[in-house]
Amino acid sequence: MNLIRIYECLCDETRLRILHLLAQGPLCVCYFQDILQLPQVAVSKHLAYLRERGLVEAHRHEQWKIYSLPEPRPKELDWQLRCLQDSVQTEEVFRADLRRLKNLQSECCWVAEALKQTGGSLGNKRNIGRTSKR
Amino acid sequence: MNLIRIYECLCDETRLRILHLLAQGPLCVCYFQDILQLPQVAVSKHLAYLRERGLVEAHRHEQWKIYSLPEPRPKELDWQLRCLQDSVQTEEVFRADLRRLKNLQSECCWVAEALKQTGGSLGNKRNIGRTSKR
DNA sequence: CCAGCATATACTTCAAGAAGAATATTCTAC
DNA sequence: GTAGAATATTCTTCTTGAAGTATATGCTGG
Repeated sequence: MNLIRIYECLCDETRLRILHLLAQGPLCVCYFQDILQLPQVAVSKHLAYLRERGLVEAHRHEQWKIYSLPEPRPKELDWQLRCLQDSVQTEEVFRADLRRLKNLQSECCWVAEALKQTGGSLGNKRNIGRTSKR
Repeated sequence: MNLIRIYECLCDETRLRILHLLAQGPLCVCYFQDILQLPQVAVSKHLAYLRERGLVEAHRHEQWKIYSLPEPRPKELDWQLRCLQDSVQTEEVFRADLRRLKNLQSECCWVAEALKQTGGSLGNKRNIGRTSKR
């Protein structure tokens, strides 16, 4: 049954962290790398796992792949997000993720400003909006 | 983290069925065997799995082991029971379980009557309240 | 104490999935 | 079209757990 496939997604801390972040809004893969502080391959595989089971959606925006929660949200996912929200408030890993997300988002605002000035070219966003690991 | 241990419990249809049944009230192992229509060893192992992770409790009543949901119920479990309740209504496996549970419960009422007459001796309850598989 | 029922544990086999390394694909800018 | 960045896939190794078989434990009634 379908519900079990959902629960299989939730048995892994990395995937819980991903869903927790996506509950705040869409995010691109490289942001996940920075926030989760995990190697690219790990992030990519967990995202693929979630995608195959319909818990996240992806679309391309220029050279980036943006992941988000599916619309409309399956009700089972909705229950789980509520449970996560309720259970995870006190967990340091998840709080730290949110902190890193906020930091990147404030950087992003600055990026957004910069973009207006450069006429919308996102070409070097990767060098502004996030710390390159390589 | 603890939440993941809970989700690991929910990745298996048999365990979901067990929790779904326990949401209706406590039940002894042999009833699970009848309702789930699974071999004793399977039932016993899944119950042990749930017990180790704190999703069910067990106590002995005469020669039977009665399983129930923990009191007080952890809030994470509560969320999951609500989700189950909401998601599983239409699933035939779960509906069939409930039907078999009701049948056994009505037999049980009859057993209760019989017991009053025998002065409370439960010695042959197993031959009345459920169909012996052996 | 012994038989028999109710339940649990140990052991084996098999499949799924997590992590890491290497490599492939896709897009953009020049 | 070539380089380089962003992301995905493939392959290997290791661990967990599901199912089955056999066996053990614990309780009850004689």
